Amino acid sequence: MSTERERTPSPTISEVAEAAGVGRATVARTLGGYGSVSPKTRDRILAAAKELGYRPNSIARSMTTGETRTLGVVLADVGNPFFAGVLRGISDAAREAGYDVIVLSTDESVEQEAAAIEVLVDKQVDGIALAPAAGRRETLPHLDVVAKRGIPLVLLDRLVDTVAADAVVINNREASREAVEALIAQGHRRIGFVWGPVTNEPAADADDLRRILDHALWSDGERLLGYLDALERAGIPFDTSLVTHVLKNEQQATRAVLGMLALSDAPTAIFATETDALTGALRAMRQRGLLCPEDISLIGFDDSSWASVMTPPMSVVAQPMHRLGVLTAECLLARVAGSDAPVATHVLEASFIARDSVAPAAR
Amino acid sequence: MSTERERTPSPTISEVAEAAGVGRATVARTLGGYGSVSPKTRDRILAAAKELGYRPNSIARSMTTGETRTLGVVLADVGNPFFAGVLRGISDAAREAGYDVIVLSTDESVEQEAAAIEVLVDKQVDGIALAPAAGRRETLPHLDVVAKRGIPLVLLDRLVDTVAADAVVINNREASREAVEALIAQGHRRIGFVWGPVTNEPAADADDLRRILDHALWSDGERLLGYLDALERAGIPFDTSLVTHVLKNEQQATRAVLGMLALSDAPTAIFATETDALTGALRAMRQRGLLCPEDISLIGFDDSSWASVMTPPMSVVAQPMHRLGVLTAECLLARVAGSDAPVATHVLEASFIARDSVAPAAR
DNA sequence: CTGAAAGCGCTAACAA
DNA sequence: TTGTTAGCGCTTTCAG
Repeated sequence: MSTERERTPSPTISEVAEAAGVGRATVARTLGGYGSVSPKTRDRILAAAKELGYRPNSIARSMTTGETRTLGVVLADVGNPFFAGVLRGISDAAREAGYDVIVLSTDESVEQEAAAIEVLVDKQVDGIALAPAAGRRETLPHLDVVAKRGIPLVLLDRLVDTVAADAVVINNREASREAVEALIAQGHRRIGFVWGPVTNEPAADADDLRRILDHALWSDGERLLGYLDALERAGIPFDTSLVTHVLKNEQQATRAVLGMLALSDAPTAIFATETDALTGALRAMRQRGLLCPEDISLIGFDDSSWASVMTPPMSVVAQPMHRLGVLTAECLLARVAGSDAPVATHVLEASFIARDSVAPAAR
Repeated sequence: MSTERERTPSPTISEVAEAAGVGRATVARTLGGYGSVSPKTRDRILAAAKELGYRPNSIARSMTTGETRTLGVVLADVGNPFFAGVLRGISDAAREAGYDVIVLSTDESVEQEAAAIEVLVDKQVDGIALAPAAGRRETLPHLDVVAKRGIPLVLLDRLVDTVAADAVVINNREASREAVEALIAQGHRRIGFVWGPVTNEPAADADDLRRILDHALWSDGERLLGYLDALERAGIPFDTSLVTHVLKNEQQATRAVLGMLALSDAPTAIFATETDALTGALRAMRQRGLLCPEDISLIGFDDSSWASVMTPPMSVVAQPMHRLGVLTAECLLARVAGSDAPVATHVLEASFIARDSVAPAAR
């Protein structure tokens, strides 16, 4: 933990200027591609720069220009396939425009989100894409700095209506409704929902649940609303015992589904709104020796190559993850470039992919 | 694309100094936590700083200190679950130490890798973690700059022996050998391998193949070596037609496995060294109406919750992705902190998880 | 078309 | 213990 690494420092603009026998400013103009320089000196400078292996010092540049050509991305978990896919999209679009990306994970914690934002503001990123941590839909005070500093912000995947910023989201509610309707169309009336809001006191009825969801900030909340919509349209009574209320990890999902399965009036179908919820349900069914779709029909969220090679292939609501990322970045970059278009919410469509995990309900 | 955003500029150290009625340096010392300051003025400065909402300008700091507290990570694809998992590990360890992470994907292209490295060097990251693009094991000239500039470098997942840098890898060869031996133990002698090297002229024999692999830089290459080892130990002749030689995407894997299945002496088991290879194999089997493990035994690479809820649950070689990332970051951060320990290669163990996708070979 | 010079906000060496 | 000062490398007026 001690000795110095030898660092051959990168040549500076002054050295290039000296080598080319001109002033610093002329070099800056040439290399920066602005102002005008006579072809002769231009060539001389270019030659000298190449000779010395000159590379502009981006930090010094940022210092004077105030821009870092870096975007910040804050999301729940980079390791999660959904966010990883979105990040890839953001990253691709950013790179295209000559920007790089700093990523921070929050694990759905508001504290970590605040810390992440602070880091990004301090690092002076040119723009921030934020997938807000799940939780209550209250003002996010840590975003005040972002606004005050005039840093462009785009909300990703989750909408916070108290924040006046562009947003890019999925039509979670409608897509979920469609999925549940596909179940209902096959005669299912007892449909389990994984995952509902984490709570000790499950909602008493649909209206109560709607009230809870109204204050939540949360993709699954929208999906639950879609579920409720489908039920309502079909005139199917809402049963609170068919909605999970536990911490969101696969084990809990398994346990919750096991609980539903033990009900005297057990569900004949399950709608799982995340991959973990689906695999948890599958695990529970396996434990009880139940088959899909013979015993229970299943619909999941987020497509993957696994879903389509399962036995049976799983019907899912597929989100355009990459596209979501690309659009987010484009939106953000437009603001960074100075766009003053009115704040807008872009809604991308998730698509229901029907495969073989849904069968008619047994009478 | 025009009007200015109002940016309330962050207060500078001078403003704090003025507000507190002291010199700039005193403020710097107080806020920077070095040198010594009298408790009195210290409090006054802290109060003023808080009052003004002072935040140090990290760019200006980097300008003088030469460090950015940022790490660069270059990998094939952030959207890939394996790399996403590794990135999460790197990110966690980096954050712990007060560092942030810039990620760049290369899609296994050497050109993109070179471009990524250039970007990171220009951005003056304090260290770089690189999962080299698959390809020929030749010197990577774009790494010269990194060495010349004395930027710490850690190789990740793939070993390049021409580069003198720390490395963190998996025991691919041994883990694969074990997996294949598990197949052999069940009486399998015709074992398909997905994925081998992309080539038009498949190797004539095992030695030829070894020679090819010797020049390749590629995790699957090590895995293929492990396969060869297992075959050799068991005295099973190597058959080139059981190794795929196509582009690495799921469709190609499907096609290649379809080809193997059409062989008069078709494989009774398949070892798939990536998730895409496994799902491709499953898809091919499904198309031919073949069942796992009754007709074909299967072993995949990389665990996921999907693998364990499949019918049947898939046996896999599981890599400690998160740990791999953490160790990489720790290793890199130690160098950044100035460690001059001898260059080392850390080998993490992948573990074989036996589930139900392997059955005894039919006689 | 070109050069000189100021200054971005901070750190660090030196004086007081 | 404090303040003064000199840069870090670049961009950007402003003269020439």
